[in-house]
Amino acid sequence: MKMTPLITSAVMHFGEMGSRWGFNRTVGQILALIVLNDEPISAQEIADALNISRGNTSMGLKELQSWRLIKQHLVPGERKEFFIPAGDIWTLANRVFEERRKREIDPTLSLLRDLLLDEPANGTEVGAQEKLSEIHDLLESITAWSEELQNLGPEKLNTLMKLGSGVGRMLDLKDKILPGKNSVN
Amino acid sequence: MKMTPLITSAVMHFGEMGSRWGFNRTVGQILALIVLNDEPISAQEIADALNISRGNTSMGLKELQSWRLIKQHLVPGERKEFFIPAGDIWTLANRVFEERRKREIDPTLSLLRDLLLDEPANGTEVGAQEKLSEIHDLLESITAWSEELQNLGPEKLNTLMKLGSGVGRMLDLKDKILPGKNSVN
DNA sequence: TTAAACTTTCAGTAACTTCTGAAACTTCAA
DNA sequence: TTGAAGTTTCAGAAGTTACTGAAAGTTTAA
Repeated sequence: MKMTPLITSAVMHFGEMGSRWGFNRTVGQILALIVLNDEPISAQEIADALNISRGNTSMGLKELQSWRLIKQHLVPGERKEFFIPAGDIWTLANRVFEERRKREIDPTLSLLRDLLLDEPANGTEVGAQEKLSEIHDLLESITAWSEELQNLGPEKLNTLMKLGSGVGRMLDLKDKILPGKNSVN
Repeated sequence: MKMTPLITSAVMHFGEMGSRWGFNRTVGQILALIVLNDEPISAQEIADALNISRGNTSMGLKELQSWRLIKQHLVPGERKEFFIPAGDIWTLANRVFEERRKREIDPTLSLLRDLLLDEPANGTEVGAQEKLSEIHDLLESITAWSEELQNLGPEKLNTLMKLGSGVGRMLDLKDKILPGKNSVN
């Protein structure tokens, strides 16, 4: 395993950012290493390249598999396991979004649903429930929307993103182009 | 300060989720309390309601102000400061997104730009740079896109979100409805 | 100009998270 | 069936982050 200066910088940076992205330092480093390597790479090579313990490496690989960001790659005739990214960059980014949605939004949505079922006990609670209901609706929209975007697939998503301010104009025209039965309200 | 069971549940939950949303437990609790209270609330009331030290409360309030999620509300004739949310739920959600983008995406974008300026030293680096460039483009799209969405404003954003799978159909038609000079490619 | 009412800062401690390395486990070839 | 080559688990050490409470700072009214 090489680790040229360029790759080292990138790997170290992904380590630092790891915790902000939802995993820890070594998990971030391992992911960067696997993504940037054209070759499949073994757990031992990862541990050596990053100078981390074999145990920590194993935990990290398990974590990345649970996020579905990497997958095993069995080399015929080799006993040990090699690892490669679970897809292209778009796929990986999608998986990160999805996983974070599960951790950051879903639990709150489910609590809010429960809280909104209770009858408000007094005036204070009426006001609070209104706020909670707004938050609930917002989170539901975000969830529905992010599922929608995933279904679009990379190419259309790219078209949409590049559309930029055109989106606003398109929305103004939507009722003209989408027949009534498809309109939302 | 009351803290009915409903409000207590919500506040505690926002505390638990706080760390996943980019701030810590008490900061999450303080935010929930301020948002759910119809009345402006003072630092001392917050400390009492949440059973946390006055010092911690002060830190938390400062943090929330740096995120632009709450603002001070001066009551005439009262010496102490009261706090209220910095806007409606949509505004608050936007601020959280924006702040997180700054922390989670911008630093990586700037590193990637630097790394892509270097000439690749060998074959390994050529491959790695291609990957880094893909990541760079993706992050730029996300950034541009999220700025775009903020400019749309809440109502249009809502229309767009509710449009659901209609988005795909609209994209198919976009060249017909947006004149050539506006098309992206 | 003083002192009362409040806010902020910060050193030290408590709580939590990550990492190591040794032991336990698994798989396979001989 | 043994043991060599590998993987996983986990208790405790190291590192990190959050919290308290006391001291310092600020503002205002008298």
